[in-house]
Amino acid sequence: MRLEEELQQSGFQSEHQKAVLNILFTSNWLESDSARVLKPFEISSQQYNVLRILKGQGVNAISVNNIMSRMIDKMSNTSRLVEKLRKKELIERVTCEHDRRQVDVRITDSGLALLKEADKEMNQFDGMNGKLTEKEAVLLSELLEKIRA
Amino acid sequence: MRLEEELQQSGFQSEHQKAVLNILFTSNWLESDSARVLKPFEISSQQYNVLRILKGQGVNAISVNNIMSRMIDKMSNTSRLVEKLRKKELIERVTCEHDRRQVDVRITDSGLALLKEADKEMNQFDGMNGKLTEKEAVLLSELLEKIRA
DNA sequence: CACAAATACATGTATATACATTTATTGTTT
DNA sequence: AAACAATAAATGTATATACATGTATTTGTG
Repeated sequence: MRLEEELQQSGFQSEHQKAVLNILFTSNWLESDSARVLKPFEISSQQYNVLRILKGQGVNAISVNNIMSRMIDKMSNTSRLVEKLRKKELIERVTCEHDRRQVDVRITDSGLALLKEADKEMNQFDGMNGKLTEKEAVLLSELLEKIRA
Repeated sequence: MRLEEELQQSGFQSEHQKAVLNILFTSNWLESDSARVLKPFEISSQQYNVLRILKGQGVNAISVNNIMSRMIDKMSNTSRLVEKLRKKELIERVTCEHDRRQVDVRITDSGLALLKEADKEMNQFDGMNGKLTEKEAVLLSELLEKIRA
Protein backbone atom coordinates (compact mmCIF):
# COMPACT_ATOMS: atom_id res chain seq x y z
CA MET A 1 0.00 0.00 0.00
CA ARG A 2 1.30 3.43 -0.88
CA LEU A 3 2.48 5.63 1.95
CA GLU A 4 0.12 8.43 0.94
CA GLU A 5 -2.79 6.11 1.68
CA GLU A 6 -1.28 4.61 4.83
CA LEU A 7 -0.78 8.03 6.35
CA GLN A 8 -3.73 9.65 4.58
CA GLN A 9 -1.50 12.34 3.26
CA SER A 10 -1.76 13.86 -0.18
CA GLY A 11 1.89 14.53 -0.86
CA PHE A 12 5.31 14.85 0.67
CA GLN A 13 7.87 17.62 0.68
CA SER A 14 10.25 15.58 -1.39
CA GLU A 15 10.93 12.03 -2.50
CA HIS A 16 13.72 11.97 0.04
CA GLN A 17 11.37 12.76 2.87
CA LYS A 18 8.87 10.24 1.64
CA ALA A 19 11.57 7.60 1.57
CA VAL A 20 12.56 8.36 5.16
CA LEU A 21 8.96 8.17 6.34
CA ASN A 22 8.58 4.96 4.37
CA ILE A 23 11.53 3.43 6.19
CA LEU A 24 10.15 4.39 9.60
CA PHE A 25 6.66 3.23 8.72
CA THR A 26 7.80 -0.08 7.24
CA SER A 27 10.00 -0.72 10.24
CA ASN A 28 7.06 -0.24 12.60
CA TRP A 29 4.99 -2.46 10.37
CA LEU A 30 7.57 -5.25 10.47
CA GLU A 31 8.13 -4.76 14.17
CA SER A 32 4.49 -5.12 15.12
CA ASP A 33 4.16 -8.13 12.88
CA SER A 34 7.09 -9.92 14.46
CA ALA A 35 5.91 -8.98 17.96
CA ARG A 36 2.66 -10.74 17.11
CA VAL A 37 4.46 -13.84 15.87
CA LEU A 38 6.72 -13.97 18.93
CA LYS A 39 3.98 -13.37 21.46
CA PRO A 40 3.07 -17.07 21.91
CA PHE A 41 6.73 -17.71 22.74
CA GLU A 42 6.59 -15.00 25.37
CA ILE A 43 9.66 -13.18 24.15
CA SER A 44 10.04 -9.69 22.74
CA SER A 45 11.69 -9.09 19.41
CA GLN A 46 14.71 -7.71 21.22
CA GLN A 47 14.98 -10.88 23.26
CA TYR A 48 14.64 -12.85 20.04
CA ASN A 49 17.43 -10.77 18.56
CA VAL A 50 19.69 -11.59 21.51
CA LEU A 51 18.94 -15.29 21.24
CA ARG A 52 19.79 -15.22 17.54
CA ILE A 53 23.06 -13.48 18.26
CA LEU A 54 23.97 -16.05 20.90
CA LYS A 55 23.00 -18.92 18.63
CA GLY A 56 25.33 -17.44 16.03
CA GLN A 57 28.16 -17.69 18.55
CA GLY A 58 27.57 -21.40 19.06
CA VAL A 59 29.34 -22.75 22.12
CA ASN A 60 31.27 -19.53 22.63
CA ALA A 61 30.06 -17.28 25.39
CA ILE A 62 30.20 -13.56 24.67
CA SER A 63 30.02 -10.53 26.92
CA VAL A 64 27.02 -8.30 27.47
CA ASN A 65 28.79 -5.46 25.69
CA ASN A 66 29.53 -7.70 22.76
CA ILE A 67 25.86 -8.63 22.54
CA MET A 68 24.85 -5.00 22.66
CA SER A 69 27.16 -4.06 19.82
CA ARG A 70 25.53 -6.71 17.63
CA MET A 71 21.95 -5.82 18.39
CA ILE A 72 19.68 -4.16 15.88
CA ASP A 73 18.83 -1.48 18.35
CA LYS A 74 21.71 -0.77 20.62
CA MET A 75 19.69 -0.06 23.70
CA SER A 76 21.41 1.12 26.81
CA ASN A 77 20.37 -1.61 29.22
CA THR A 78 21.17 -4.91 27.63
CA SER A 79 22.02 -6.32 31.04
CA ARG A 80 18.41 -6.22 32.21
CA LEU A 81 17.36 -7.87 28.95
CA VAL A 82 19.93 -10.60 29.47
CA GLU A 83 18.74 -11.05 33.05
CA LYS A 84 15.20 -11.64 31.82
CA LEU A 85 16.39 -14.33 29.44
CA ARG A 86 18.37 -15.91 32.25
CA LYS A 87 15.32 -16.06 34.50
CA LYS A 88 13.57 -17.98 31.75
CA GLU A 89 16.66 -20.21 31.55
CA LEU A 90 17.05 -19.50 27.85
CA ILE A 91 20.62 -18.36 28.41
CA GLU A 92 23.27 -18.80 31.08
CA ARG A 93 25.74 -16.33 32.49
CA VAL A 94 29.26 -16.94 33.74
CA THR A 95 31.58 -14.30 35.13
CA CYS A 96 34.64 -14.21 32.92
CA GLU A 97 37.91 -15.55 34.33
CA HIS A 98 40.40 -13.17 32.69
CA ASP A 99 38.32 -10.08 33.35
CA ARG A 100 36.04 -10.40 36.29
CA ARG A 101 34.10 -7.28 35.36
CA GLN A 102 32.84 -9.08 32.33
CA VAL A 103 29.89 -11.47 32.22
CA ASP A 104 29.95 -14.09 29.52
CA VAL A 105 26.66 -15.24 28.14
CA ARG A 106 25.77 -18.41 26.28
CA ILE A 107 22.51 -19.80 24.94
CA THR A 108 21.12 -22.88 26.68
CA ASP A 109 19.61 -25.97 25.07
CA SER A 110 16.27 -24.69 26.20
CA GLY A 111 17.01 -21.41 24.41
CA LEU A 112 18.03 -23.24 21.25
CA ALA A 113 14.84 -25.29 21.37
CA LEU A 114 12.67 -22.20 21.70
CA LEU A 115 14.56 -20.54 18.88
CA LYS A 116 14.02 -23.55 16.67
CA GLU A 117 10.27 -23.30 17.08
CA ALA A 118 10.18 -19.52 16.82
CA ASP A 119 12.35 -19.50 13.72
CA LYS A 120 9.88 -21.69 11.89
CA GLU A 121 7.26 -19.00 12.24
CA MET A 122 9.64 -16.13 11.79
CA ASN A 123 11.08 -17.54 8.59
CA GLN A 124 7.80 -18.03 6.88
CA PHE A 125 6.71 -14.57 7.95
CA ASP A 126 9.86 -12.61 7.16
CA GLY A 127 9.78 -14.56 3.97
CA MET A 128 8.22 -11.87 1.83
CA ASN A 129 10.02 -14.04 -0.67
CA GLY A 130 7.20 -13.62 -3.08
CA LYS A 131 7.22 -9.88 -2.71
CA LEU A 132 10.73 -8.97 -3.72
CA THR A 133 13.08 -10.75 -6.07
CA GLU A 134 16.56 -11.43 -4.77
CA LYS A 135 17.92 -8.64 -6.94
CA GLU A 136 15.41 -6.22 -5.49
CA ALA A 137 16.35 -7.27 -1.95
CA VAL A 138 20.00 -6.60 -2.72
CA LEU A 139 19.12 -3.24 -4.20
CA LEU A 140 17.03 -2.33 -1.18
CA SER A 141 19.92 -3.08 1.16
CA GLU A 142 22.25 -1.02 -0.99
CA LEU A 143 19.95 1.99 -0.92
CA LEU A 144 19.54 1.77 2.85
CA GLU A 145 23.27 1.49 3.32
CA LYS A 146 23.77 4.57 1.17
CA ILE A 147 21.53 6.52 3.49
CA ARG A 148 23.57 5.56 6.51
CA ALA A 149 26.84 6.31 4.76
CA MET B 1 28.29 1.28 6.36
CA ARG B 2 27.41 -2.26 5.45
CA LEU B 3 25.07 -4.13 7.74
CA GLU B 4 27.57 -6.94 8.19
CA GLU B 5 29.92 -4.48 9.83
CA GLU B 6 27.24 -2.65 11.81
CA LEU B 7 26.05 -5.88 13.37
CA GLN B 8 29.44 -7.60 13.27
CA GLN B 9 27.93 -10.49 11.45
CA SER B 10 29.61 -12.40 8.67
CA GLY B 11 26.58 -13.25 6.59
CA PHE B 12 22.82 -13.51 6.50
CA GLN B 13 20.45 -16.33 5.73
CA SER B 14 19.23 -14.61 2.60
CA GLU B 15 19.20 -11.28 0.87
CA HIS B 16 15.58 -10.98 1.94
CA GLN B 17 16.46 -11.36 5.57
CA LYS B 18 19.34 -8.92 5.25
CA ALA B 19 16.98 -6.39 3.68
CA VAL B 20 14.53 -6.75 6.57
CA LEU B 21 17.27 -6.30 9.15
CA ASN B 22 18.55 -3.35 7.17
CA ILE B 23 15.14 -1.70 7.34
CA LEU B 24 14.89 -2.20 11.10
CA PHE B 25 18.46 -1.05 11.67
CA THR B 26 18.15 2.01 9.46
CA SER B 27 14.89 2.94 11.10
CA ASN B 28 16.51 2.84 14.54
CA TRP B 29 19.41 4.83 13.17
CA LEU B 30 17.12 7.54 11.82
CA GLU B 31 14.99 7.49 14.95
CA SER B 32 17.89 8.05 17.32
CA ASP B 33 19.24 10.79 15.10
CA SER B 34 15.96 12.66 15.04
CA ALA B 35 15.50 12.18 18.78
CA ARG B 36 18.86 13.89 19.21
CA VAL B 37 17.85 16.78 16.97
CA LEU B 38 14.49 17.20 18.71
CA LYS B 39 15.88 17.00 22.23
CA PRO B 40 16.60 20.74 22.59
CA PHE B 41 12.96 21.39 21.68
CA GLU B 42 11.86 19.01 24.40
CA ILE B 43 9.56 16.97 22.21
CA SER B 44 9.74 13.33 21.20
CA SER B 45 9.66 12.30 17.56
CA GLN B 46 6.12 11.08 18.05
CA GLN B 47 5.09 14.45 19.37
CA TYR B 48 6.85 16.05 16.42
CA ASN B 49 4.92 13.74 14.13
CA VAL B 50 1.62 14.84 15.68
CA LEU B 51 2.52 18.51 15.34
CA ARG B 52 3.36 17.98 11.68
CA ILE B 53 0.05 16.27 11.10
CA LEU B 54 -1.83 19.12 12.75
CA LYS B 55 0.11 21.72 10.82
CA GLY B 56 -0.91 19.90 7.65
CA GLN B 57 -4.55 20.38 8.67
CA GLY B 58 -4.10 24.15 8.94
CA VAL B 59 -6.98 25.81 10.77
CA ASN B 60 -9.06 22.64 10.75
CA ALA B 61 -9.23 20.75 14.01
CA ILE B 62 -9.15 16.97 13.72
CA SER B 63 -10.06 14.24 16.15
CA VAL B 64 -7.67 12.15 18.21
CA ASN B 65 -8.59 9.08 16.17
CA ASN B 66 -7.90 10.94 12.97
CA ILE B 67 -4.47 11.90 14.27
CA MET B 68 -3.73 8.33 15.25
CA SER B 69 -4.61 7.00 11.82
CA ARG B 70 -2.12 9.42 10.27
CA MET B 71 0.75 8.70 12.62
CA ILE B 72 3.83 6.80 11.56
CA ASP B 73 3.45 4.44 14.44
CA LYS B 74 -0.14 3.95 15.30
CA MET B 75 0.28 3.64 19.02
CA SER B 76 -2.64 2.80 21.21
CA ASN B 77 -2.66 5.84 23.46
CA THR B 78 -2.56 8.90 21.30
CA SER B 79 -4.76 10.68 23.81
CA ARG B 80 -2.01 10.81 26.43
CA LEU B 81 0.40 12.08 23.78
CA VAL B 82 -2.06 14.80 22.82
CA GLU B 83 -2.54 15.69 26.47
CA LYS B 84 1.20 16.22 26.85
CA LEU B 85 1.26 18.58 23.90
CA ARG B 86 -1.70 20.45 25.35
CA LYS B 87 0.09 20.93 28.67
CA LYS B 88 2.91 22.56 26.75
CA GLU B 89 0.27 24.67 24.96
CA LEU B 90 1.51 23.53 21.58
CA ILE B 91 -1.99 22.37 20.67
CA GLU B 92 -5.51 23.08 21.87
CA ARG B 93 -8.42 20.74 22.35
CA VAL B 94 -12.11 21.42 21.91
CA THR B 95 -14.88 18.92 22.46
CA CYS B 96 -16.71 18.53 19.19
CA GLU B 97 -20.23 19.93 18.95
CA HIS B 98 -21.85 17.38 16.64
CA ASP B 99 -20.34 14.41 18.44
CA ARG B 100 -19.52 15.09 22.03
CA ARG B 101 -17.47 11.93 22.38
CA GLN B 102 -14.98 13.41 19.96
CA VAL B 103 -12.18 15.80 20.88
CA ASP B 104 -11.01 18.10 18.13
CA VAL B 105 -7.41 19.13 18.17
CA ARG B 106 -5.70 22.07 16.52
CA ILE B 107 -2.14 23.36 16.57
CA THR B 108 -1.54 26.67 18.36
CA ASP B 109 0.62 29.58 17.23
CA SER B 110 3.10 28.50 19.83
CA GLY B 111 3.11 25.01 18.28
CA LEU B 112 3.61 26.43 14.80
CA ALA B 113 6.50 28.55 16.06
CA LEU B 114 8.21 25.57 17.65
CA LEU B 115 7.67 23.55 14.51
CA LYS B 116 9.19 26.29 12.39
CA GLU B 117 12.40 26.17 14.41
CA ALA B 118 12.47 22.40 14.67
CA ASP B 119 11.85 21.95 10.95
CA LYS B 120 14.93 23.97 10.13
CA GLU B 121 17.06 21.40 11.89
CA MET B 122 15.01 18.43 10.80
CA ASN B 123 15.14 19.41 7.15
CA GLN B 124 18.85 19.77 6.98
CA PHE B 125 19.23 16.48 8.82
CA ASP B 126 16.68 14.38 6.98
CA GLY B 127 18.18 15.93 3.92
CA MET B 128 20.45 13.05 3.01
CA ASN B 129 19.96 14.85 -0.27
CA GLY B 130 23.52 14.21 -1.17
CA LYS B 131 23.24 10.54 -0.38
CA LEU B 132 20.48 9.42 -2.68
CA THR B 133 19.41 10.82 -6.01
CA GLU B 134 15.74 11.58 -6.43
CA LYS B 135 15.38 8.51 -8.62
CA GLU B 136 16.95 6.34 -5.94
CA ALA B 137 14.61 7.80 -3.32
CA VAL B 138 11.62 6.94 -5.50
CA LEU B 139 12.97 3.45 -6.03
CA LEU B 140 13.52 2.97 -2.31
CA SER B 141 9.94 3.93 -1.56
CA GLU B 142 8.70 1.55 -4.24
CA LEU B 143 10.66 -1.36 -2.82
CA LEU B 144 9.41 -0.68 0.70
CA GLU B 145 5.85 -0.44 -0.53
CA LYS B 146 6.23 -3.76 -2.29
CA ILE B 147 7.21 -5.36 1.00
CA ARG B 148 4.10 -4.07 2.68
CA ALA B 149 1.88 -5.13 -0.19
C1' DC C 1 -38.84 4.40 22.67
C1' DA C 2 -35.88 0.95 25.13
C1' DC C 3 -31.83 -1.27 24.97
C1' DA C 4 -27.83 -3.49 23.04
C1' DA C 5 -23.88 -2.58 20.24
C1' DA C 6 -20.55 0.46 18.61
C1' DT C 7 -17.63 4.40 18.90
C1' DA C 8 -14.33 8.00 20.89
C1' DC C 9 -11.57 8.80 24.22
C1' DA C 10 -9.55 8.28 29.00
C1' DT C 11 -7.40 5.74 32.54
C1' DG C 12 -5.19 1.78 35.39
C1' DT C 13 -1.48 -1.10 35.49
C1' DA C 14 2.35 -3.72 34.46
C1' DT C 15 6.33 -3.63 31.86
C1' DA C 16 9.88 -1.33 28.92
C1' DT C 17 12.98 2.09 28.04
C1' DA C 18 16.26 6.09 28.30
C1' DC C 19 19.46 8.34 30.90
C1' DA C 20 22.20 9.03 34.79
C1' DT C 21 24.62 7.10 38.54
C1' DT C 22 26.93 3.35 41.11
C1' DT C 23 29.88 -0.63 41.90
C1' DA C 24 33.47 -3.59 40.86
C1' DT C 25 37.50 -4.46 38.33
C1' DT C 26 41.28 -3.42 35.33
C1' DG C 27 44.63 -0.36 33.10
C1' DT C 28 47.80 3.63 33.34
C1' DT C 29 50.68 7.14 35.21
C1' DT C 30 53.98 8.78 38.23
C1' DA D 1 52.81 0.72 44.77
C1' DA D 2 49.37 4.67 45.10
C1' DA D 3 46.30 7.38 42.74
C1' DC D 4 43.58 8.13 39.05
C1' DA D 5 41.28 7.12 34.76
C1' DA D 6 38.85 3.72 32.02
C1' DT D 7 35.87 -0.10 31.41
C1' DA D 8 31.96 -3.70 32.21
C1' DA D 9 27.98 -4.29 34.05
C1' DA D 10 24.19 -3.31 37.39
C1' DT D 11 20.92 -0.31 39.34
C1' DG D 12 17.84 3.96 40.40
C1' DT D 13 14.51 6.71 38.54
C1' DA D 14 11.52 9.05 35.69
C1' DT D 15 9.02 8.53 31.69
C1' DA D 16 6.98 5.82 27.82
C1' DT D 17 4.46 2.26 26.11
C1' DA D 18 1.25 -1.81 25.45
C1' DC D 19 -2.75 -3.83 26.70
C1' DA D 20 -6.89 -4.14 29.09
C1' DT D 21 -10.64 -1.86 31.03
C1' DG D 22 -13.74 2.04 32.04
C1' DT D 23 -16.83 5.99 30.83
C1' DA D 24 -19.54 8.82 28.10
C1' DT D 25 -21.99 9.32 23.94
C1' DT D 26 -23.99 7.93 19.70
C1' DT D 27 -25.98 4.56 16.56
C1' DG D 28 -28.78 0.81 15.24
C1' DT D 29 -32.50 -2.63 16.06
C1' DG D 30 -36.69 -4.62 17.63
